[in-house]
Amino acid sequence: MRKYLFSEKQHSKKGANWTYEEDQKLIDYIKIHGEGNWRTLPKAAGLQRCGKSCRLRWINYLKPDIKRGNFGEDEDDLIIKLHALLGNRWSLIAGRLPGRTDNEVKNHWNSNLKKKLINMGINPNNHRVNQTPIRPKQDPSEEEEEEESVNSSS
DNA sequence: AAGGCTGTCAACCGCACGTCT
DNA sequence: AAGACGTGCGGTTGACAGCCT
Repeated sequence: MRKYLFSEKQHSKKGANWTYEEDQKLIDYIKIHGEGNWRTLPKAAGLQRCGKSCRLRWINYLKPDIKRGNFGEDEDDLIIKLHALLGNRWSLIAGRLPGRTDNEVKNHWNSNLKKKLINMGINPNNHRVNQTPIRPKQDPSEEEEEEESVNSSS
């Protein structure tokens, strides 16, 4: 878990990590008034953030029913299956995984599952088994050529 | 020990869509 | 019908931590 930071960036708030105080303000406000009205919420809650940021922070991090921690094997399998069916519809995929958010699923896919599929010889874009076996890359230019051939074949 | 590299994840941005007037 | 506004979604970025050399 990342620590709360106090950088110069926080003067403008944009791009700055949320502080404990900001989180508390948001939680308290939503406890009382409920979700919604994201445009007016920051001002009403005394936050120097845009509504979008508040919504994202709540949905991805502060919501009480969020399940945090590692994805299990069964969750991985489910995500792979759902991605094959739905494509990059992360919110739909996350909807099938209780306690998981679209952002979390998307990050997990990009950092873990994509590689997992590639190692298994499966194209993560179309979930088709590659004809040619995976071999270690020797020359960076080979990678570009491979990419081009994938693009041209789709 | 230190500097570079890579992986992870929170957060932002831009666009699309739905609703309201 | 169409423009304004609010919200949701997916792609991308940036910062940090840990590993490697």
